[in-house]
Amino acid sequence: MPRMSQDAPTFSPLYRQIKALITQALEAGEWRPGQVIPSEQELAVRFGVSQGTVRKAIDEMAAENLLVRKQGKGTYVASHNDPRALFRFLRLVPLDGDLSHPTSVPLDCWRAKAGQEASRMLAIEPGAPIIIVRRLLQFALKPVVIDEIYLSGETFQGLTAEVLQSWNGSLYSLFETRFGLRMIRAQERIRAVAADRNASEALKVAEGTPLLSVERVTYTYGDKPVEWRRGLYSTAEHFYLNELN
Amino acid sequence: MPRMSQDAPTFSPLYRQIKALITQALEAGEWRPGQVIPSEQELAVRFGVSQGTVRKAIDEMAAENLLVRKQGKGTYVASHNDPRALFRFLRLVPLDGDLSHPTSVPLDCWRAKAGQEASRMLAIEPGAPIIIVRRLLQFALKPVVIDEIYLSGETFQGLTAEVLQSWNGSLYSLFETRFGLRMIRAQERIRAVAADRNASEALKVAEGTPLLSVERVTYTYGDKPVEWRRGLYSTAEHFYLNELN
DNA sequence: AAGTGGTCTAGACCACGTC
DNA sequence: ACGTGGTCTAGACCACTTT
Repeated sequence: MPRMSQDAPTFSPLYRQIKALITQALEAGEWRPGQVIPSEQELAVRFGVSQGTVRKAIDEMAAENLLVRKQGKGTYVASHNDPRALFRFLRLVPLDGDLSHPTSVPLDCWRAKAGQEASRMLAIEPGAPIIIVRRLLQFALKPVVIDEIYLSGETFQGLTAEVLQSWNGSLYSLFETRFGLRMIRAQERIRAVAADRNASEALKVAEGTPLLSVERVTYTYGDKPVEWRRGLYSTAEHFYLNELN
Repeated sequence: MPRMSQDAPTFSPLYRQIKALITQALEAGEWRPGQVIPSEQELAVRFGVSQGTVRKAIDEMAAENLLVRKQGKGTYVASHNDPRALFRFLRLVPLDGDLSHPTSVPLDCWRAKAGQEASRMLAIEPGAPIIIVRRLLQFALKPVVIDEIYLSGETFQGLTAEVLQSWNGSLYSLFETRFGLRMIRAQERIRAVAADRNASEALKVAEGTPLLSVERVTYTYGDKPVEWRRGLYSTAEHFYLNELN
C-alpha cells in the first residue's frame, strides 16, 4: 500500500492520484472510446492499491461522463458514438414533445487565420491556421440552428467539406473517430439577438426575429479548448432546456 | 444488519432507504436549514446500519445540494441564506467580469385565480388562489431582469407587498425562512422574444429589442412544483452562462 | 460456473476544527 | 484531547452478464 505524497501542502488523496493515472491512460489512447477498460481488480493490482480505492476513482470519472459503468459487463470509455451522448451538449427541445433526431447539414468549410477572438477562445497564436465550418441543424427537415464553428487547423488537419458531407453522425463523434479528440465538457454563453440577413435566410425567418445566440467553448482533457462555435437558434418551435440542481 | 426488502422487483439498496429516511426527517423539519445534522456515527446507530452506509446516503444528498459537509465540523442542512447559494439558480453574468450582487426590487404583488397555464405548472386546481409578484432585478443599479412570479396562494399565505419590501435577501431565502419551503431544483425553458411595451419600459430598452425569455418551474421535496416564473433578461451587458458536463 | 460491477461491513488512520 | 468528516483497506456477499 503505497502512501505516495500525502503530506505536502498540495495534498491529494490516493484515489485522486489513481484518477489522474487512469485519465492519463485514457488520454494516451490506451483504451479507445466504446471499449472496456480493465476490471477494478486488475487496475487495483496494477496501481498497487485496494479495489475500493480504484472504485472511488472510477466513481468520480463516471460522474464526469468520462467512463460508463455496466454492471456485470465492465467499465467502458464514454463515446460520442453512443446515441445517448447526443443530447448531452444539445439542450434544444421541440415545444411539442416530438423527439425526432436532428440532422446536421454542412453548408461550408474553409480555412483562415485566427483573429483576436478565435485565438483567445482556442488558446492558439493569433494568425495560426483555423478551420471554419458553417452548418445547419434540422429537426424534422425544418431549419432550427445555424452554427459557425471554429477549429484549430493544427489539430484538425484533413478536415474538409467532403469529410463532413460523408459523415453520418454527430460532429463530436466525427472528431472522436477521425481525429481522436474527445469532447469532455463545454461552456455556453447565451444572449438574445436579432436575426441578420444571413441568419434569416438560413433559418427561414423574418429579418430581425429574436434568436438565441449560443456561444460554446468545448474542452478536451486537461481543460484544453478545442472548439469555439456560435449558434443562432430559432425558438419559434423549440426551446433551450436547462436543469438547475 | 437489517437486510430490509432486498429481493423484490423494486429493489433498492440500503443506503437509498437511509437516504429516504434522512430526506423525510429533513422534510418534517427535524433539522432546519443552516443547522448541523447528527454525526454519521449517530445516524448509523439510529438507523441500525454501518457508518459507511450512512456515509454513502449523505454523499448522494450532498451531491444534490441538500446537505453540505464540512470536515471537522459536521454535516449541515443546505440553506438559501448561504450567500453561495445565490448563483445556484441565477445563471446571469456581466459581460465584463464585474461580480456585484444583484438587487431585487419588488414592483407589485397581487392575488388572482389560477388559469390554465398556472394550474398546470403549479399542479393546483384551476381557479385556486394564486399570488403574482412582479419584480425587477438590478445589477449595479441597472435593470437587467423583469420577473413575473406565480405562487400557490395556499402555501404562501401572508405574502404581501410589505413582506417583500422589508426583506433583505433573495426570494428563496424568504420562502425558506418565512414559509419553510426549500427550493431543491428547477427547470428552465429559454427562448428569444422581442421586448413588448411593458418590458421595454422596465428594462429601459427599445421596444422590439431581443430579450431572453426564461420560464422556470421550481420544485421542493418530492418533485412538488411550488413556483412558476417567467423572466425577461436584457442581454445587452449580461449573458446566461451554462456549464455542460 | 466464472467474472464484472454494486453493496455492506468493520476497523484503522488522516485532516480539520474546537475546546 | 476529542469529535467530525475524509481516506484506505480487506473481506463478504449480492446482482447482472456471459460462457
